[in-house]
Amino acid sequence: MDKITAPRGTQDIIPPGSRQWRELEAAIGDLADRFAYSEIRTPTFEATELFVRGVGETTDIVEKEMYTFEDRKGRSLTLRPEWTAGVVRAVLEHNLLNQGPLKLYYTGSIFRYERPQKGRYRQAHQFGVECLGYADAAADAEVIQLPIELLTRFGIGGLRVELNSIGDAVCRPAYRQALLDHFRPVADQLSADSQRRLERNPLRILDSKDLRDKPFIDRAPSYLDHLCADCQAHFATLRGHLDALGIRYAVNPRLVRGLDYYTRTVFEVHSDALGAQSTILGGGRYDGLVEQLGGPPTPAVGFAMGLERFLMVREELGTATESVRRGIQIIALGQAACNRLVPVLAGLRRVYPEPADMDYGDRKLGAQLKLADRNGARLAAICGDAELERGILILRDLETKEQREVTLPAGTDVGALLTTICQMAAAPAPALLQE
RNA sequence: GUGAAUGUAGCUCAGUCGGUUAGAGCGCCGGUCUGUGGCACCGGAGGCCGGGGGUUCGAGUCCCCUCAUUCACCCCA
Repeated sequence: MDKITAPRGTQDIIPPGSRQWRELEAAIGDLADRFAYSEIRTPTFEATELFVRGVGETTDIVEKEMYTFEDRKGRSLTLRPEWTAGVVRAVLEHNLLNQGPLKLYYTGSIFRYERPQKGRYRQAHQFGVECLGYADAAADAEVIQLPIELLTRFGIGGLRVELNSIGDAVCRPAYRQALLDHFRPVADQLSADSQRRLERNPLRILDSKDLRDKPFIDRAPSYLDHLCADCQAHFATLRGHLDALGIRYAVNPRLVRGLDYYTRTVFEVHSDALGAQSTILGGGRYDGLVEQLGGPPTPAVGFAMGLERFLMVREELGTATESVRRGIQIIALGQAACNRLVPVLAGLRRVYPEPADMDYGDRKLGAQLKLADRNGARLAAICGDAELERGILILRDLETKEQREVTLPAGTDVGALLTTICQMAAAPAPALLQE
């Protein structure tokens, strides 16, 4: 019988690495809160049609990367390949825009059917925000600032912030025509991919990495020269905000992005620590999407960050925090002590806000201390027959080796024990006790 | 979807020209230390050598197929 393994491109998040995820998710929640974003959770799968209409029929995501299946009634459903379409759907379904601007954030899985490689998985995790209802460039600046704040908080530097504007419905047609005029005469010299893109989505030729395309791309007209007055003003205002916020960035006129819904601002943040998939986060403005999905005309801007990639960069840069000793390991020697300490453990878990654990394996003292050490406990509470007789517990600080005797609590009443534990661990006593 | 590399113990990896009983370090369990962890020393458990077929007296090693992983292309988080 073959061993069953996790499906291709998926990963188990297991200890001790799962701790990094907890830390990251906690920081995300805190930061989103400070920026006044509220959490939204949407279904893991949606009607396939939502992504086709939202993300765009000619995108790689829709053309070849979706996990699509039929349910028992023959409805076509798709595991979300990105969050924005589903969030906008939920916002419209619940009429959340009726109360003015709306700021939402999410964290969770996305699914794309791709060959896995470094920083690319079939199930990945993203943190992102959607800022709905603001046309002003201050919103764009906020949406760029937030993830950079997160990266900074984790000490991650050496990043490249790239920025571009890809115009709006007013100036897009003229620029598209300019691109066609530039590429059509040399179409037969372009890569097969780019020839296909020419008629369907000429903007996408700009981010081709094919060497045959490069000379033509280098000479292609820049959108920045074709922006309409409004788009130009928006871009200038955004740049002013970013400068004022002290965010360093590079304007990259070739930056386009693979999703069809972007207008005006697009941006990406790259790290050299990631290998070929260097994008740690990306986003932009999507002023047409809400309307396209059946809602009122609504300006919007957002970003999405790859959590795997974030953690990979952090790992690479060695900014992960070391774990500190904390909590208590209860060591019972013999059955009588074990019976006596089970309620003590239960009592501690009610009032002591750190990990409290006990080995149920009837191991000798040395082995149990070793276990406590490995578990990263700060204190050990030792009790065998001798201590039972005297009605005490021995508290040992695993770091300083200091030992104290304390009276053995009766049942789950661990108040006095807790005081000593907090003294020894040099931790402030919980409010419960200070009353 | 295309290409390349790699699959040997829980983990990281040796394994010569095909040769007899498959190795190390770390980790795990136990002992030295009848009740005090990290260190040291000693011992032990743990392997269908990814799977299938072939060549051979003999295959972890050579050949074919297959599966998986990794990296890269396309594109993105």
